[in-house]
Amino acid sequence: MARTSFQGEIPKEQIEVCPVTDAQNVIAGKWKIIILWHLKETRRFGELQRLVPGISKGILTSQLRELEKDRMVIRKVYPEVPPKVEYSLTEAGKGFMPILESMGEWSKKYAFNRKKS
Amino acid sequence: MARTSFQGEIPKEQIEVCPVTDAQNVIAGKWKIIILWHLKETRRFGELQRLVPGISKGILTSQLRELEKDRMVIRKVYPEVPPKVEYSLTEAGKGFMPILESMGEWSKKYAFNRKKS
DNA sequence: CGGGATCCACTGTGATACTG
DNA sequence: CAGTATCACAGTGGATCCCG
Repeated sequence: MARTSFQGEIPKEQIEVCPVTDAQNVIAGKWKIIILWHLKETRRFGELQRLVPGISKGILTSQLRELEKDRMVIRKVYPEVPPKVEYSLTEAGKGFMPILESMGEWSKKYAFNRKKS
Repeated sequence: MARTSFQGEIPKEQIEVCPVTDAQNVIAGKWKIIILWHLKETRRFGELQRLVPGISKGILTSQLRELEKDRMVIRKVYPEVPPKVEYSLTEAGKGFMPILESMGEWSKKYAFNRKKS
């Protein structure tokens, strides 16, 4: 192996690995970026469920777990009865907010209001 | 139906509809943002296939079709033999590039190099 | 209240073979 | 070269029920 050249090869672009792959990974998931958007403020679990229309508890839980695993959100449990759990952004999560805002601006600008048909 | 108020309701946040939904729709798809990234320059079909490691022709085609439908990319066919097809960004697609660059910066900054486990 | 566990349906993805 | 068609499969998402 360790070929360094062959016909039809793309010389340098291949090396410039696409840097958005990590982000792609983090936001993969139907609700991830919507959840992150609402987490610009600290939210309780039930709040999130109401804020994200159409999501079920199970899915919300799993998406939050994944975001936690990806170090985007922090889960804080208050040992009370009834339980109270608050979700907030990590530094990485906060660092992602400008991207979400840009996406919002972009959506408005180009008026993408079409369904997946 | 047509309820307008009930207990536990969230009063105003519900109205502030999350504006990233449209973008979510457009970038939904495992390869979409990676493809868009590489389309910062006009590319031919085969080029894209080489630039995006691991994607198959069929999937690349379908993702490009969807991006076309979402008016993110332009498909230009040169009536030659052998066929030559070039893909480039629309205005909306170009407007999306800053977001991709931000995502690249973000990835670098927070060093998300973890697999999906 | 905020989950976890399970089961199921669907959609997206991936591989392969064929075409103009 | 740049597709299209078909099929198989895996992962995701969604509903329901149970739990601390």
